[in-house]
Amino acid sequence: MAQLSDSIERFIKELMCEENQVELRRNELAQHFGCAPSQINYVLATRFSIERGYIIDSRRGGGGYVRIVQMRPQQGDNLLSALLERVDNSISEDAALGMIYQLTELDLVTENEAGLMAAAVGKNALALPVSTKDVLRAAILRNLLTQVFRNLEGRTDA
Amino acid sequence: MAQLSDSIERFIKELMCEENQVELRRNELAQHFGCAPSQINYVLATRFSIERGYIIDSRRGGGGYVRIVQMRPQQGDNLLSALLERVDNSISEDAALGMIYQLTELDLVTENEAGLMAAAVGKNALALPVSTKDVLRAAILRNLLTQVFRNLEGRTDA
DNA sequence: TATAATATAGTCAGAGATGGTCAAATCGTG
DNA sequence: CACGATTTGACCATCTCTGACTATATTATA
Repeated sequence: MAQLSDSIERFIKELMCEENQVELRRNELAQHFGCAPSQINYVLATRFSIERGYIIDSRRGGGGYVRIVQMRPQQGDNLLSALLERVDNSISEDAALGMIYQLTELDLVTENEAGLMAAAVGKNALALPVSTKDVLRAAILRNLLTQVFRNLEGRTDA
Repeated sequence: MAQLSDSIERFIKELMCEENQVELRRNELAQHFGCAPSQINYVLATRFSIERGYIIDSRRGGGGYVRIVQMRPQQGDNLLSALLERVDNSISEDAALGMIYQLTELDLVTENEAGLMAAAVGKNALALPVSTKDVLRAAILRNLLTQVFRNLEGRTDA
C-alpha cells in the first residue's frame, strides 16, 4: 500500500512536526528512500504545493538545499487558490487591478505593495501585442499572488 | 551549510559595518579562509557587484590591495535616474535582482516589497523566448522602479 | 637607468556539487 | 482493459571553487 510518495510525504511531515519548516538535501533524501532524486520533486509538487499551503524554496550548487515552509492556516488558504484559479491563463488589466485592489481591502498587502503589483502588470509594463499581453499578465500576476502569501508568512530569506 | 562564499561575504560586510568602504589584501583573505585567491574574486563578482551598489577598486604588485566601496546615493531622485538608465531597454535577471537587492540594502523598499519585485521580473513570470525576456523585464522593472520612488514620496522618514 | 626578481591582483575554463524538468515507462485500481 | 498516479532516467540549470595562465606594480641589482 504505502506508496513511496506517501512514505516520503509522511517522513517530511514528521520532520516538520514541531517546526513549521524543514530544510533538506534532495539527493540525501532520495538516497535514504532509494529512489530517483526527481521523485522528491514529485512529492513536493503533489503533496506540498502552494495550493496546499506550502512554500518551497531551494538553491542549487554546492551547499544546495530544499526548504519547505508550512503556511499558517488562515483566511488566505482558500483565497489564494481561488485567486489563482480566477487568473487562469489570461487576464485583462482591469480584472488584474481589481484583484489587487481586493487584496488591499483585505489588508493582505499595503498600499505601496499594491502599487508595485499594479506597476508590474499595468499596460505600460507590457509592451507586447494585445493578444500576448493578457497571457503574460496572468503569468506575472500568478507569481505576484504567490509572493503575497509568502510575504504573509514572514519569510526567512530574501 | 554555510558556504565559503557566504562566510567571506559576511566577513567583508562586518568589516564594512561602520565605514562604507574597506580595503583588504586578496591573498591574505584567501589564506585566512584557506581557499584559492580567485575565490575572493568570485565573491566580489557575485556579492559585491555594481548592480548591488558596490564599486571595486584594486591595485596589483607590491603593496597591492582591493578596495570595496558601497555607493550611497545622496538624493533619491538621482538614484532613480541612474537606475533607469542602467536598466535601459534590456536587462538580465541577475542584474535586475541585484538592483532590487540594492534597494533593500538602502532601505528604500521592505523585504516584502523586494520579494514582489523579484516575483514580477523573475524568469518564472516571463514565459517567453529568451531574447524577448530581457527586453520585457526591462520594461517591467522600469515601471517598478518608478513606483518605488513614488511610494517614497509619501514617506515621513525619507 | 635598464633589467630582473618579486609581489600582488585578474581572468577564464573546467570540475564538482546540487537541484529542476519533462517525457516515457510502470503501477494500481475501478 | 483504461486511465490516472507514480517512478525513473536522461538531460538541463545553477552555484561554487580551483588552478593555470596572465597582467601589473614595486623593489633590487647590474
